[in-house]
Amino acid sequence: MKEKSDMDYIAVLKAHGFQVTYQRLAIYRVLHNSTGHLSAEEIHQKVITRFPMISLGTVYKSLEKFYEAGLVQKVSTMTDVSRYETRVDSHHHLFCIKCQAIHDITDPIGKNKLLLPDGHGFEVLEHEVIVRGCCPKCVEKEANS
Amino acid sequence: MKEKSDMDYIAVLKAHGFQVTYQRLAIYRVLHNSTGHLSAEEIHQKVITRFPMISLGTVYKSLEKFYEAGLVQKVSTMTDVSRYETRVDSHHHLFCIKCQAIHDITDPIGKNKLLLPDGHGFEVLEHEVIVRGCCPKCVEKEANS
DNA sequence: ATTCTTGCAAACGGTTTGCACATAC
DNA sequence: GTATGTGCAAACCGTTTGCAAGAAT
Repeated sequence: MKEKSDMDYIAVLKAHGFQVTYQRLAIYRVLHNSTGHLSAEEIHQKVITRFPMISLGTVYKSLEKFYEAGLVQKVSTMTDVSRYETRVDSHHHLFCIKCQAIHDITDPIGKNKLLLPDGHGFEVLEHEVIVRGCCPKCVEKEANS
Repeated sequence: MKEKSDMDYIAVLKAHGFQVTYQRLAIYRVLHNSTGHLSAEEIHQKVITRFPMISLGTVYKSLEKFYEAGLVQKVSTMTDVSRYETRVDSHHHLFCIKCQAIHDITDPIGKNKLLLPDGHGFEVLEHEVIVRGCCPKCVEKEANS
């Protein structure tokens, strides 16, 4: 993934109606340059290596704003804290119950069509398939022990 | 649903290797006689109407034990607290983002077969489809406003 | 100039933990 | 008698909130 310039990030933030601050720029940059799923704490750790004065509170506030605006996706692990990623297209997640890793499922699940039984009267806005199990690494570790 | 006797609950608890206490009996009874998805707090509220001396801490400890033993299912809503239900067969959930109601999806989704793309090397233990949207009541309310 | 954002720290709330006492087996 | 469970309260920890100072527009 080619690293974008600040100009690009500024454009994105402005396009979403945000006031542009260097804090948000830094947070969004970190998030955008990470392929993984970062917690607020982790994002803060990465951000302060370049801007030591940014507070954790600001990270939380920014993430919540980004999330509301649909700029980032928020993933719940149930056993862990909220994690964020910049992918906002519909996709699903694999949780490793051993190492807690989260993997995206990029490819469609069941043609990526949710086949909801009729008669619920439920207006579906979004759906997420959460798969719990063991990632390849942990399966291998298990085998060697 | 016909209410079971304490005898039945005792048998279940023993079958799962639990020491039988009136606290656990009360907690499991409440859980089993509720069709909905109750939080620890709600369970405690119901339990103390009959046994005022049972503490919230005990409810948490018992629920966690039940969960570990596979006696109850734990459901994460991401925006809310953990909720529990006695259904432990594989099924999915509809979350209403308006009234926070949780509905079970009893009928199969896509034949209840998870069609995972190959090549992940991920050993699937369980999966859950979380659907967020509006329940029929809230859709109707929306229409009348 | 005004509105929005930051930093700081305190508060919050669900959950967990430690420990002395009580109960199940 | 021994292991396990309970009650209580404090601790925990991720997250939110209030507010005064600062920055963006």
